[in-house]
Amino acid sequence: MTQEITQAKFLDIAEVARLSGLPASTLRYYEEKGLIHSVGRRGLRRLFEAQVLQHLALIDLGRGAGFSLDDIGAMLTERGPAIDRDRLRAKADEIDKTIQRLSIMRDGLRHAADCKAPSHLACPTFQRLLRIGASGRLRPAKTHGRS
Amino acid sequence: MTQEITQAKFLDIAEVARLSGLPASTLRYYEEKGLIHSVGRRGLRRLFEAQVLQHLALIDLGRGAGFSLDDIGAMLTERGPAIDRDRLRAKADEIDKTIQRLSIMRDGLRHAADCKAPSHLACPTFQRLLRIGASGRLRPAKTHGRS
DNA sequence: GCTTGACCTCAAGTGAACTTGAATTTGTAT
DNA sequence: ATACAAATTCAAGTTCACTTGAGGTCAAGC
Repeated sequence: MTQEITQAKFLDIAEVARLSGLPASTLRYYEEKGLIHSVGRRGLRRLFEAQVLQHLALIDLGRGAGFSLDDIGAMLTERGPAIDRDRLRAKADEIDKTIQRLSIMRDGLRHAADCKAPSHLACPTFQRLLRIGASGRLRPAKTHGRS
Repeated sequence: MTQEITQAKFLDIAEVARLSGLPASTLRYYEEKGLIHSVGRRGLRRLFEAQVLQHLALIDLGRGAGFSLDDIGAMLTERGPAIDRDRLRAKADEIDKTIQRLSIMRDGLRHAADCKAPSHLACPTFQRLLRIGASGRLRPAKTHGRS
């Protein structure tokens, strides 16, 4: 009763795929990019620590927030000289701006859904929202969407 | 004093580019995709109504909110049987969810910037944020990022 | 009337983030 | 021992949102 479960505490790629909802190809891709790490193999199959699921949750969160995989990689690296705390704070500030833009967008859409004006663009309320949202600079800094 | 300014109220592509900060190539691309419309030509040059600037501001807002150009096109189309108000409301709800995710991300980053734990993943506060953010479904519906 | 510069079209290229396919390897079940 | 399902690698393909380049055209200035 000692050796049949030699590495039972590790998850193989299929389990990680099932638990995370991500296709195995994506997991391999993430590993190749250095975003996650496998701890060994059983035959050909990669084995992961259970921790990888939290790692993936974090990646997913970051993606949902509009970060590139490279950005995310930079943020969750636990090695390197030191985690760049200023960078993290700057990212947080960026997200704050995005949230404000999103709020405007959401309000604009909700208004548009009820507005009687023939075209959204013709609606003064919508235009006001627009003006607030994009006041001045249309392309100030490349938000955080793309590199 | 009547004909020298025949179409003076229209903007040519260079002016739109200058005023919006977008390269002309992008404006042509947007027109090709049906997101904006030119109203004619002066020689080869496209002419736009001044309104196009608000249109572009709206597109920029939508892009910043993570919508695809196709999504945006669907939202700001003023033609078709009728504007799909339910679709707009659904989009607004989606944005609300995204805002919540972003807020978690932002808080997580701010925390990480100050946290003393050796690895962010080892930090219990961060893990709790993670759990809230990705509770259950990692890839429930494909947020609004891609089609 | 001829040059020039900014715009035109159309095709192809780019980078990010994956996905797909072919050929191969391997643990498990029979 | 053999078959089988599932994972592996590696290269190439896909989508999105543009950009770049080649070759052509036109309004305006000299």
